[in-house]
Amino acid sequence: MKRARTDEAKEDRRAALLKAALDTFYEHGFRAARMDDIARRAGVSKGAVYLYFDSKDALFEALIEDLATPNIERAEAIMRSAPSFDMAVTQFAAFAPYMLQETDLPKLMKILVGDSQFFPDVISNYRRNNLERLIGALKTLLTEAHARGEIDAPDADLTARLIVAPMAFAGMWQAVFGRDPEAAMDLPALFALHAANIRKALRPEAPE
Amino acid sequence: MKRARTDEAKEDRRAALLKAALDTFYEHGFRAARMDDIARRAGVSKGAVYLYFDSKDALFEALIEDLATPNIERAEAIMRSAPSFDMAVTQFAAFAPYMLQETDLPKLMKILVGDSQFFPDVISNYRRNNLERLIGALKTLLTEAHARGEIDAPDADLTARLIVAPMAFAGMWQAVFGRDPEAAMDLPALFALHAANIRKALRPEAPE
Amino acid sequence: MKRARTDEAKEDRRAALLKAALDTFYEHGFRAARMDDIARRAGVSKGAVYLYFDSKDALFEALIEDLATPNIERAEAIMRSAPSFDMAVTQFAAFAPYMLQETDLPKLMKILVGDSQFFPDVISNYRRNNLERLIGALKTLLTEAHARGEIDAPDADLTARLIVAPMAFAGMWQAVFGRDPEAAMDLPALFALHAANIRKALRPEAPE
Amino acid sequence: MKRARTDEAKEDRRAALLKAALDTFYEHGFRAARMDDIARRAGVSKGAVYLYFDSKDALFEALIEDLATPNIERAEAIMRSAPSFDMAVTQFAAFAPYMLQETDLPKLMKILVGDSQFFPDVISNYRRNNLERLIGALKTLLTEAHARGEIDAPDADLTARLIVAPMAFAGMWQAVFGRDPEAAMDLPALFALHAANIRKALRPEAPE
DNA sequence: GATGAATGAGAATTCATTCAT
DNA sequence: TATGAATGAATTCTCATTCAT
Repeated sequence: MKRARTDEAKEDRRAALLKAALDTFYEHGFRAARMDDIARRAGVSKGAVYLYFDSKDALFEALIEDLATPNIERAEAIMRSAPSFDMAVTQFAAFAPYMLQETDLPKLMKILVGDSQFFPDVISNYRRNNLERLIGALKTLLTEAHARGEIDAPDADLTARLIVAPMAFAGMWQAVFGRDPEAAMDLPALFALHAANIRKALRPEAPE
Repeated sequence: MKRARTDEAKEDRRAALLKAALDTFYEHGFRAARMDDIARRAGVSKGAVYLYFDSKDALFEALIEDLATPNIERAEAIMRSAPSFDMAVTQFAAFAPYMLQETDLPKLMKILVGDSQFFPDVISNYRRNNLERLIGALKTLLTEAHARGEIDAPDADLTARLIVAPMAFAGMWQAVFGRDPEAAMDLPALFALHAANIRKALRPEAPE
Repeated sequence: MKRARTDEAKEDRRAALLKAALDTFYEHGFRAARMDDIARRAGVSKGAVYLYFDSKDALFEALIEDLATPNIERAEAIMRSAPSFDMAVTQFAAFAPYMLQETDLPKLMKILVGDSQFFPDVISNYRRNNLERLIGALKTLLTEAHARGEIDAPDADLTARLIVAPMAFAGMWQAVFGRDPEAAMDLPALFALHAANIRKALRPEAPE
Repeated sequence: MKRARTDEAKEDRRAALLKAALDTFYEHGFRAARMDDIARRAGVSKGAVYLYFDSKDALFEALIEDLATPNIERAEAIMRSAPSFDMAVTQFAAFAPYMLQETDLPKLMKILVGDSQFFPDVISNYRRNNLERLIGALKTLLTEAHARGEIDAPDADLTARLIVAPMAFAGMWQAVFGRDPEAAMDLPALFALHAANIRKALRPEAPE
């Protein structure tokens, strides 16, 4: 393999290793994943992996770290920029299928669930810095819309979780059954229906 | 260890091994789980496990087989026996927290997700014989209620999945973050709200 | 299994175990042979084997002990009773195929060769008490015939071994390739030819 | 252990492993031989063996493969190059003790006999490609000499086997009793006598 | 920096032997 | 006596990690 002398080349190789690790962990699980496979998939020798990561554990931790941040920031931006609750819900319904089908999110979800036991701290951080932050942003949105009388959602926390739930459901479904064409789901339709349901369920009752 | 000479004593031991396997697979994942630990947890020697199961794989498969059936039958019974759609939703909202907190369902879910790659057939069967069957039963309920004009749910399949989604969400959450008290969720409240949302979202629009 | 209360019943069971052991050791070798298989083949429970033999080793030793003696005595009798060297050779040529085809001798040979390393004493005894005794008897026969001028065999020891060699050859062949019909040999013809060769080779040269 | 980086160094290590395997299988038999012992005897670690051979079985098969070919070719060359039947027999008588005392042939013979049950195909191939080929070469020699009137050997096949028999006998004797000095045989004398016997036995009878 | 050969701890599985019934 | 469930030592093979080249 050519030597990665420049910083940029090093960064590329690091990224290739993380992508290879993601796919390998997804396909085999953390324990069954072989460093050798990850190395080969990244087009690098076994020994070279250790030039970039101290250990298999460190590789896993770096992987989660790396994948976590971008998504959450995008989601927060959507919620902050939406002019109304309805618009936010609409955008969420459009964004969710994309996330589940075009990004590595389902793979990440499966890895987090399947291998969480090895890295309690990583998992705990992920929950706090990503899931709770996402739910928190949703809660803010709900609370403000409720205050404006736009929706009727007295319990913002639980409501936020119910809004998010289909993403968890569809993501896991994708991750676990995704290879089986028989199990395919129409995600855009699912989330469009979900958005409609949410809007209707949160619609303030017209006063008599 | 005392010897299990009667069929009943053998059945008890088999059950103890399955319970030990469930807990060990849940805590460590299939690959990292040591047969020795499973044996010790069930109070028998390493070798004894092999008197009851041919291999670690066979133990896993027996475990899924064993845990799968009872739940689904209970759920189907609930749906069939409910006099109205509203009642069914109410019962579901009461049943879900129990399932998630008092049974091994979340552990099973985590194992299925985390170790699905090792047993594609087992996972595929589980989807067909359990998840799709549960969704199917819900669809029937929805279709009939829709026909009666009780609800407005033109797409029964996706609606069923949206009804089920919070169970997947809460189950995985429980399984992955359950040990962390900070992450606790009020499941009865969550499902009560979910039931209310569902009822409102599916309520037929009053004709003009 | 019925209990073997009488001495005769015990002896029968012991013999059944030895026969089962012979076949199992022959088929799998000492190390790979499972006590369970031997027991089952003898129609006895695993534990019962230990009522008759202290250990797998003891079973092996008893087996060799048991099978050794009868054959050698028969062979010695033949040689002692033959009126002439020619007759002895003729009888040997007739006896050898029978031994190789109708008795367990080839199985015994294979076991001795294949598992000799585990029991150096057993093997050493077998050589002394059986092989060397057989060769010794042949030597006596040769020496006496030579003294009578019936044959010309100055080196009785080596001659005896050369006479015996085809039995070793055919026995091992049988034991190793016997299952393969393609490898079959016409043993009666082989030994008839051997006898003829021996007679001709040992015929005293006519003095000029 | 120093690392074998060149192809040559790797070939050397492979050969060292095969030699270690031969000795270990000879001493303990296939089943009782420990991979660890083979590795240690070759001066490498347990894991290193698996860099050269996929499994214990593969190591065994490679061993037989490796040892089979050279001997047979040498023997065939001898028979083809001999100017007369008598010369061929003389050379055979000189060659046999060397093969039995200076090469690994007896060890190979013991392994083939003792562990034949594990590898029926290997054993079957060995018979066809080595033993039958050797016997075939001898048959050709006998048939041609018979046709020339040099010898009287109407049944070339059986005669060939009788010529070869003492090698089998002495080889097994060597392999099984070789460690015991008390059991030593004078192989050069044995084969010299055998050659003399063969020549005399096959000498055409003078016409009346 | 990069490689891949070597290491050795670790885990599944087998089976002789024991012993409660 | 007879059984067969239970034990645990032993053995094969894997793979993260190291380090000579």
